[in-house]
Amino acid sequence: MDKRLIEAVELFEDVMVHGTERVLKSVDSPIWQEYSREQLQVLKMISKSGAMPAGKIACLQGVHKSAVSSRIKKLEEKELIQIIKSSEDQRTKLIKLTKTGEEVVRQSDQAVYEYVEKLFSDQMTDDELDQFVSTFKKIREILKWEGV
Amino acid sequence: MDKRLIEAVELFEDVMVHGTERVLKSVDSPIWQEYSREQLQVLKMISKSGAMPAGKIACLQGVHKSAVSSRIKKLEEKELIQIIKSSEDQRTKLIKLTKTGEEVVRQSDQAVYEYVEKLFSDQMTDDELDQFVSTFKKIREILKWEGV
DNA sequence: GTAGATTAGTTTAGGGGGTAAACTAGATGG
DNA sequence: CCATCTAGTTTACCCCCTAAACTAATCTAC
Repeated sequence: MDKRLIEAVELFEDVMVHGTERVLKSVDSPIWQEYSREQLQVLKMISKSGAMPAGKIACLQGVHKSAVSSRIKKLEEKELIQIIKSSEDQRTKLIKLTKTGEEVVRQSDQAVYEYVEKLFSDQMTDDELDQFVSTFKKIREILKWEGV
Repeated sequence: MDKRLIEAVELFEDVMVHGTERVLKSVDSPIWQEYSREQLQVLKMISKSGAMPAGKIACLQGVHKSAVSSRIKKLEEKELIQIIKSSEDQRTKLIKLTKTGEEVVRQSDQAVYEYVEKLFSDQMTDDELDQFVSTFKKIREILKWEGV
């Protein structure tokens, strides 16, 4: 049992499992108060990859289709998305961002950027930032889930 | 606007915000099916720091006291914790692990260890592991919440 | 000492997240 | 044409969370 590995596991657990929750609570943009993380994630995915059916969202978020069903209903009520019946297959519903939805994504990105920038730029040296980038790239690769 | 910083923010968001969820779903120990993350976190905290009052748990978890109130009720029903009235202050309830609770913590730790080990040891070189440890130490320090 | 304020924890209402299973309605294919 | 498959919805039930109202114990200050 590698001693460094034990340390790594503990760090992983601390930072990833427990730390992330605290971070998310600290991002205090009005956007993050108003919409849930999962809702913003849906918007972000669509913004990145374009309109997609509900089933694909469920798959990407890794949750049951019924969870997505209620989620998109809420997002539609908030007028952040628009549901379009596919012309090929009448069963599938293509989820598209509205103008408002696009704006929300922009604001959310902005909030995250400002938060992390504040966190990092004061407290990280140039070298540490380089190391951060290469380590996190590696982790993303290891976890290899397709880009949200 | 530092280009590397933008990359760092994106990585941070991908890995921390969205990646953690996926990781947690992949840890498929029966323990993680049976008890929620928050419940296990309570057990872990007590196991690390010893018996503590409900209020302190709420504070450490960063949630409302009412959330903890219902949580410890569930944990008591499952016989993982034991609630002891403090002798000094009749209002406070000291939360202590039972033998079963200790065992659950042990098993949860084991599950996480095995999962992360499997993830890392195959896919990380020695140098990368070193870099991981130093980067994550830095992040933990920056986020500086006291050790769960 | 006793009244008022504070503190620890509970309860309830309401809203987020999730699943599984039953269901509707289109698509497909023997 | 009818059985089967598939996309999405609904329902019942679980966990998470908060805010606000509540109980009960402890302080504090007159």
